[in-house]
Amino acid sequence: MASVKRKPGPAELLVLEDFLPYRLSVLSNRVSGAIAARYAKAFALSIPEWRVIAVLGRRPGLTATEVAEATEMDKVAVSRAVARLVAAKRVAAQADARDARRQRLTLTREGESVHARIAPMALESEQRLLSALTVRERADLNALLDRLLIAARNL
Amino acid sequence: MASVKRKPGPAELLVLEDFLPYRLSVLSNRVSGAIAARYAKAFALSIPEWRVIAVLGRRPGLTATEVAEATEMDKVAVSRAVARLVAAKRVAAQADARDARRQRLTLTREGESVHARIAPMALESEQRLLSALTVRERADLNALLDRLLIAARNL
DNA sequence: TGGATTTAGTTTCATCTGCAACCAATGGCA
DNA sequence: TGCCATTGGTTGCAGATGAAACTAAATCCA
Repeated sequence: MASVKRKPGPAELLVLEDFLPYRLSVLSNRVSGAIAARYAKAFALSIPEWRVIAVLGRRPGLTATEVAEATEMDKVAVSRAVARLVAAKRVAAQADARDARRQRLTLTREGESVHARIAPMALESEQRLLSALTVRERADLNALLDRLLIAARNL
Repeated sequence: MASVKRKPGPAELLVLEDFLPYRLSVLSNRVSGAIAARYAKAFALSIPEWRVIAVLGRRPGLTATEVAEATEMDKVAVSRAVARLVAAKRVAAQADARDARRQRLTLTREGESVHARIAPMALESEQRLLSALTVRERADLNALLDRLLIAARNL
């Protein structure tokens, strides 16, 4: 009530550089950008395509819808990524016997090869980033991210 | 050497859901998406526009290039966001007296008003997200993000 | 059965994005 | 001074993106 300081107002409180959503966006862009640049050049692969390959590498036979769920991409993005990968003979699609609408997706031999070569690159980049943290801090980070991911889902 | 288990191979090691760049991307998208949805509806404002307003609110008189540095957006994005904001009479641009190429950017009264109304909304969303964490954890998170942001810059 | 509803996936369209080319003003320097 | 390189900012174009409409197949249920 007796405060003589100039009124704070909302502007004072919101500092973009300290704003968590902004910081997350910058970090994510830097990381994804750096990694994507590496394999975009080496393999002519976009981020959506790379995600599809990553998930099919571990879980062959998923349908496009399942891939969309697993990667949190929307189905249009998956549809297009799959179309490009099929055109490039990196992914094979065969209709499900029971449901002709579904396409069972698998990596071709070529797709497997891409996967086998990119995965180590990606993991190496991740390690490079994580090398800024101690083992303990990495565990803390993962725990925090788990909780933030859940909280963010309910925003 | 005597291992009988099937060979691990790179595929086994890369689990998309545990891959830090992927997790950051999902988290950032969820958070930004949720917040952007709120003010996009309320104020017809895109994320780039909102960032420009946020930074000009605290630091009036920046040039477009300076805004680009402050927001980590590229100059094309800033140029277009500023053009829209000027058209909407939310930002005023006046040529720098010393250098006719530069535009000194400031919020108009209308722009200030938008800023004053959005900032609390944004901060409230941030708080909602952070309410999943203890005060101590928030500090840890920020420290970790600081270091990751630096590490990511040198990727 | 046979329509009405739901689901899988694609296409369309309108918008967004970013690189590269560009224009204009400035600064460097011979 | 006058030319060249640099910088601030915009524009053109080509590819990416997402919502909504659409096609086709499967399921529901009277």
